Amino acid sequence: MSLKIYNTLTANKEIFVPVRPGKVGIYLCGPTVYKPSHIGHAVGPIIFDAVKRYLSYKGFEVTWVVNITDVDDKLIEEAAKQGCTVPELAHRVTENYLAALEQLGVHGIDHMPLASEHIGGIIAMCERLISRNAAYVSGGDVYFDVSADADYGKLSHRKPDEQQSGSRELASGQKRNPGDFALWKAAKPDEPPEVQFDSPWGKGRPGWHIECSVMASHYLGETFDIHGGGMDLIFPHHENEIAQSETCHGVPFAKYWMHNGLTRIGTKKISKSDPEMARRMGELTLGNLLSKYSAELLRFCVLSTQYRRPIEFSDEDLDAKRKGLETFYRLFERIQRITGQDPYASGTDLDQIHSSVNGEVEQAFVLAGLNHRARFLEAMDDDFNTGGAIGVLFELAGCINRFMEEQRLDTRHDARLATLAAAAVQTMRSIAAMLGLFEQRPVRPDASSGLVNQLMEVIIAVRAQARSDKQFALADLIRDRLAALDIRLEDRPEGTHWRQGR
RNA sequence: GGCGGCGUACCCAAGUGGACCAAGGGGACGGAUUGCAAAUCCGUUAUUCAUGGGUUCGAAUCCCAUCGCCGCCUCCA
Repeated sequence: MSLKIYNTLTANKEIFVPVRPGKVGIYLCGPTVYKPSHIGHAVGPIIFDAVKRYLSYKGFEVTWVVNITDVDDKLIEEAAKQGCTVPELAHRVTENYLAALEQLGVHGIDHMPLASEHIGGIIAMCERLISRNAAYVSGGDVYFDVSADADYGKLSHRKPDEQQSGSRELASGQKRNPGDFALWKAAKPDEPPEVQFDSPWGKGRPGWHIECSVMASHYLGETFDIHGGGMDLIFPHHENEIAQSETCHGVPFAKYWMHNGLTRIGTKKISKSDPEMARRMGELTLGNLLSKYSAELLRFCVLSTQYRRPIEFSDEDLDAKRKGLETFYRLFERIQRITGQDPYASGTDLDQIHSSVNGEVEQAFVLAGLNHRARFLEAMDDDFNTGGAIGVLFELAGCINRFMEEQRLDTRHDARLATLAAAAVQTMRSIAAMLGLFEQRPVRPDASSGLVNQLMEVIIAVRAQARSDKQFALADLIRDRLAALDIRLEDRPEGTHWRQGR
């Protein structure tokens, strides 16, 4: 099986062949850090984190770069509003963003460069483009001349002269053509000094697109493998990156362009300025969501859908997904009860146990487990179909539960069969790890104190007495009253367990 | 106006020409289990994939048209 990736450039699924054998370079457009990040800013990193994990699993050596744009009109505006410097604002927002990514299990980013740290490279690129007659200086600004790039528009499949010029016309006083875009912007007198950089054209700062071109080639080379971002970046941002990079270096820029679907509210994308949308966006802030839902649930939600499709993060949806996730947590708890071993610690998996298993039922079980893994990998090979892959995970869970049910492992002690079930769980965890799921025991939002534990022991003991005395009305009353406190009791053969939440 | 995408059950969602079945999750309803529950397992819940044509031995999947929704062309992950 070979990996296929949908490439926006060709509008087709293509077999993935890296530029350099064995190595993969990935560049993902990160946020402009001027206000708290929303869930949409985490979607790309979560998806590409899974992409990197999968490529690593397939044996590639992956380098993944996510940029932070920390010099920009919006930052200047927002910093002025807050009465702080641009770097202070950028730093604060970036720190929050990084903390959220950390929580979300996005650990694979190798480099996170700041635009402000690559001013030298940006200026050099501008100069080179000017020397190639692809850019021109105009009143302290530097513009890229779109007419210098014969295949401009190849990513978004559009022709510049057929587009509505719109408000772009207004800001084009210095431009030769409305489609031209700024590589360098001259400083305005009222702008703070920390965003005024020296350049051959006077004080100023980079335009929007060039920092990505510079940083991508700096870390990954002039030609690299995968460039990603939200669908809304296809035009003009990525189109312009291609134009300036390929004109500057004379070689292809990124080989594969992957664009993720956008987060929506209802049927609308989240980034409109009407008040209702703004209010809902506030709810979808990363900080806010992480305070309401577990990071693993958010990650699970993102990956439950194929990355090119739009996603909505409604409470109803998150709730339904959370119930699904519980299936896995319960399976792990059950394995722990049966084997006494921590399923989150590494242990023997089906591969290791495979050859030593005998017995028809046992062998069938091992084979079924390995078959699920094969189907999981097949889904991932098909343009990182994480939604399909998660479906396979659910089926595997059902398969393992069925085995334990049929073998009555909850009540019957059979170390050999229990080990088998535990091995299947290990195999499940090893593939789920490609999605960054089930790496550690879920943290219950309201962890119980020692006193609560002790009180629960007392209550359960009292109820157990009532049950053995057949005072079921009393036993049920206790259970109902606890349920009202969001505490669930589960009477199992070996005793009563309790849990908070569902 | 130009370019692009989407429409699969009550909800979310995979599948994008075939060789057994349109995955899976949530919900609902039955059954096993349980003192009753919870959890788990089993079964039911789309002869059908927005609609109408067409291509094909064969289509949810390709083509055309229609309807509906959305994105980009201006800052946006």
